[in-house]
Amino acid sequence: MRYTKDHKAETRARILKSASARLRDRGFAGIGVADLMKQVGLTHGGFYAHFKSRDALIGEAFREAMKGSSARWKARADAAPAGKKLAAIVEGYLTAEHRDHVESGCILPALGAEVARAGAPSRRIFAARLEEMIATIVEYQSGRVTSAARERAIGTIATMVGSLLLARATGDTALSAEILKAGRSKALS
Amino acid sequence: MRYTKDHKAETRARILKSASARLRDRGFAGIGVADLMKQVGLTHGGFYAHFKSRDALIGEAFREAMKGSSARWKARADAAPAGKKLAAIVEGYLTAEHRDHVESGCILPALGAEVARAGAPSRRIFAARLEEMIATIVEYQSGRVTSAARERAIGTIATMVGSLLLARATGDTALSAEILKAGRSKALS
DNA sequence: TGTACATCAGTGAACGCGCGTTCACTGATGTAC
DNA sequence: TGTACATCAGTGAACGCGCGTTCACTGATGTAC
Repeated sequence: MRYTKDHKAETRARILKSASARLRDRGFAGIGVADLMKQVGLTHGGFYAHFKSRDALIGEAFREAMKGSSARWKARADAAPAGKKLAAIVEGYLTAEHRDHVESGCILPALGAEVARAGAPSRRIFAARLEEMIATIVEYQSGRVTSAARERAIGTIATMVGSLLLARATGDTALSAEILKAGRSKALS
Repeated sequence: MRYTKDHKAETRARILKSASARLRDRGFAGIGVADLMKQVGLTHGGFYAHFKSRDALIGEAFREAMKGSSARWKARADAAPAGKKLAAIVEGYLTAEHRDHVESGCILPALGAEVARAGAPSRRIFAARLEEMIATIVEYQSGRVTSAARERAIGTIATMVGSLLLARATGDTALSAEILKAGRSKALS
């Protein structure tokens, strides 16, 4: 069959989007070519018309998954009244909803440990996105922009990421809920 | 050859220890039977005299890797003077040394994301160890043991774990050092 | 003390399965005439 | 307007490699006599 002008680009985008979700959900080892194509409604052979190899896909999916994290934070902060912007970010992050939806959530707790094992290129992409997030927190934090403010922002992010990681590892339990609560309080302290 | 009485048990322990290190270093997918046996100085066929399957080994290695984390914290705290016990734990944890040695370090940041994907048994083991750590922090924290103390302890651990995770993902860089520093400060705040 | 046998941790070839990758083919539609 | 051809996203069989697992075998030493 012949397709509309940018049909191929759309298929490629669908594969990437699916891979980006799967990456967070199951990690680097959890992405299989046949499995992924099936999820998109295609057969595995067609994959190579879109990507050079599984590795190339993973690289792009990783970059794709890295997008938008700080954009989401900004959106939440902008919707909140002055003085409650940082709280809006933290409280939007440390929820049961976010804990239970790794596939559409923040990539830091989902893939941080694997990035540590990955090569320098992945680590640089990770670091660049983290810098964006730091800048976002610094912006919405109360107080002047000083080096102490940057340090505080990094501490806040570390607390958010650690809390979500632990809450996810403990599943949907009372302890998990405690962790989210403690994390919200600690992140904003 | 015939061996000493508990030679087999010793070999088994060596396999387990090696697997426990590899687990933290490379994750669940990073453990291969042949690879692991080679590291221990044996050939892959002998593996099944010690473990029923690769999965069984992973289960035991995970339990093994979970051991001793809170014991290390207690040792550090006991060696520190009164009033500096919590600081000793936090400052011993958030170091470049710990960041660069995943294989012998804390399992929380190394495997948290994978535990979240694992089954209920692994999550329960994880939760049990985390409870031990919380109890340890509560014990060495200043102030009375109240529910607020527990919440503070959880926040401290989340900050420690998140900081180490981010510091590892950013490798040996200036940002990584900043994260460790910010984490120490935030954890103790 | 010496000899034959039993034991059993470890060896390494072989097997089968899953998965990434290749490739000849399909078939619907746009284009040339 | 109708017909023949070109295009190309997607198909699915096939291949090869890595890895978990099995199994017949080895060979050093303890034990029985």
